[in-house]
Amino acid sequence: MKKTIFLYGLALALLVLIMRMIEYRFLVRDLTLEFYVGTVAVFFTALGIWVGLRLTRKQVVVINSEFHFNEKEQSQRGISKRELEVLALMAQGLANQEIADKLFVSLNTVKTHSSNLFTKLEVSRRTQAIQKAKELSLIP
Amino acid sequence: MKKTIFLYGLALALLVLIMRMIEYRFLVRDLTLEFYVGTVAVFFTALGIWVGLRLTRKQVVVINSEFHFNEKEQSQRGISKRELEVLALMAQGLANQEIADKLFVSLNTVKTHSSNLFTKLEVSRRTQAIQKAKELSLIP
DNA sequence: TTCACACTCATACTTTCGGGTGAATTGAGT
DNA sequence: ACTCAATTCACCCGAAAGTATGAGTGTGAA
Repeated sequence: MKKTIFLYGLALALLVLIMRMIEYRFLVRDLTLEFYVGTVAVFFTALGIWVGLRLTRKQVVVINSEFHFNEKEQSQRGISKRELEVLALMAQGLANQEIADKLFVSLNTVKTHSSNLFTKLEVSRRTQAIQKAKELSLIP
Repeated sequence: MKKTIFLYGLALALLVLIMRMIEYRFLVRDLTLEFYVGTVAVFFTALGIWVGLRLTRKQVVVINSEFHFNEKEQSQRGISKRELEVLALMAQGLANQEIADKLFVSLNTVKTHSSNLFTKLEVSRRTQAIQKAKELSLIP
């Protein structure tokens, strides 16, 4: 946002310069007032559109891809960090053994985590866990 | 989009009117050229921002809510309707037995469908199938 | 220090999944 | 009538997933 304001100010400064140049030509070459104003109008319309896009781009990003982790659900259900890691990998379609390899723990450990996770999420299968976790914003 | 163009044209017409009025005042009350140009600049900046917002708003809506079923993928991979039904229920976190009950078929049938589905989706686990199906827009 | 808790792992057992094979039925198109 | 794809179901087997229980370790708080 600060960048936007800065760039906007810069554009304004630039405009003053251009204005002076046009004004000079206006006096010398006798261009019409309409042409002068038209140029300014086009320039500022473009500038405005650019600013408008800048302003909304962030919103677009926010709505589409940004993920807000739901800490309340995590603490209320007493879900630990390790369990969340298992959950995330689970959501990527990995098998328990693959998760175990990625986390450098044994298969049994992953089973324990996932089992506790299911209890805390009140589900009984990994597919349901993934669904519920998404609903609760525990994973993107 | 047509509306936007129309409104833009209307705004331009309005601008011409305003320009004439300002020009009149300019001649009569002896306003400076800078003030004149500044007004036009502000006006068009606002207009540009407005247009910019208009242009992006639609994108946001489209990206967020609409789901377009991908018929090409379905036919190219030779996925049948029944298999899609199984897939949909699978994505809801249901077990094979539960899917069998919902579709009034035997567990073995569901197994056959899901097995064929995995082959067609080039995956080996149901969690991966759900993921891939979403990527391919076969399910929302 | 003691206590709680997260993390780790193991063993044993049950259930669910997934692969492979084969087969009967049906409906649509040739 | 014949073919072909879709759908249905069965049986077997091994792998993966999930449940239950117990237990060792480390960390941070009381």
